[in-house]
Amino acid sequence: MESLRLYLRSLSEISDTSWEILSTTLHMVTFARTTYLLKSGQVCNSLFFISKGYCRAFYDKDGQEVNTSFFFEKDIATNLNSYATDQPSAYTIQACEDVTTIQFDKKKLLEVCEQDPQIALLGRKCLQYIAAKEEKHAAIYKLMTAQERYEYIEDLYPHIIQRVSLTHLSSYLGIARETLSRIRSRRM
Amino acid sequence: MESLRLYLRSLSEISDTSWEILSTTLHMVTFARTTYLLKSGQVCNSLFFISKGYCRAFYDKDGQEVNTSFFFEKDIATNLNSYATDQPSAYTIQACEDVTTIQFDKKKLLEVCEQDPQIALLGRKCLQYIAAKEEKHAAIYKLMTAQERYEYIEDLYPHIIQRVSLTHLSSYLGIARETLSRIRSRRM
DNA sequence: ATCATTTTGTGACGATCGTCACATGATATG
DNA sequence: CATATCATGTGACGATCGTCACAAAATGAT
Repeated sequence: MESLRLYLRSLSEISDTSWEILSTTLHMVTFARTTYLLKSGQVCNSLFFISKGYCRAFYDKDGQEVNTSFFFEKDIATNLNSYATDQPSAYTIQACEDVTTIQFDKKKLLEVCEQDPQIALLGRKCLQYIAAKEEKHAAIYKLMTAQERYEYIEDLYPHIIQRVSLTHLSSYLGIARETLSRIRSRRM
Repeated sequence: MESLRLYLRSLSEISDTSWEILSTTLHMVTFARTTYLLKSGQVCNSLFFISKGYCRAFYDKDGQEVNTSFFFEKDIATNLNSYATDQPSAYTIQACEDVTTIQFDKKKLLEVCEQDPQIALLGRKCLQYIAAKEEKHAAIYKLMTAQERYEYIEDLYPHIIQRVSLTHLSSYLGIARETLSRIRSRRM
């Protein structure tokens, strides 16, 4: 819980009373490795703050799993599209290690946002950061080659390279498994 | 103004009083073709609801302009990253036609959000939709070939194909101008 | 420890796409 | 109307990447 409070503070001020109100809506939830935080077809009704472990979001493209994002400690895992529109999620979110999360329930969160403008402000900030992350990620596919994309991730998000398997990383970068393997062997 | 009100209504309820409060913070602003809504290096302090015309967002990659998104009627043009963090924008937003916008000023918007939870809710919904749009766009670069990406845009966002020039569209799709030209000629 | 299963590495080959060059067509401006 | 400027089409060629096939290594289960 403390890590979440620190994270929220980094976004904006949060008074003790606001924090207490918010706390009542939170639940600690754990997921064993390979289990699902969200399955495709379900509506996403939660934000999961990751306190330990990491997850991946993927969708199925003609029988192949394509990874779209990874969520590590201090990230918020969710499918914004489904969360925002109440439509079934096209993505599945799966725990890649044993994962500990703090779950925000959408309905309860909405209620406390109505009560407390400070919490509402925090909510908006969170969303902005999630959206900004997507924006950045989309940009790397334009005018970067496979190798440049790898190096970009290596520079800015080295933890992804360190913790994610080659197979999962390759579809995230939009390249074949074999190509990623060759990029790696080339640079040693 | 009426088109904005209809758009906001499609996101969530908005009472007459909320709308009046919000209205006082809005400004109609027009941009002539080729002028800028936002220049890279500036901090983005506005959301622009596009009521007429369209814009493009691009960044400079080694002297080349790379288009990252297009904003048409009823879209909200902004750089969320800069808007959220107050950091200088890496992108430029330019009017591709004579453009009429309704400008939300960030500071004033924040003030009315504190006053009126209904407006705050709308703000969050807007952000969610913008973020969801980014999320979708990022996904098309994974496991889609150049041609598949073109066909995807053709199916889901035909207005982009119709109104955006081949040169601008190609960098948006992450392919060479010549390749896009060949994709088009192939399919007739 | 052994075997099964999954993940990663590597070679060969072909398809796709980017680059360079230049031609053609469209649009704008005086 | 003439000309300059910009956008688009097209050919040739090479680099990159994906695919298929299989080997090697790592991981997990009994």
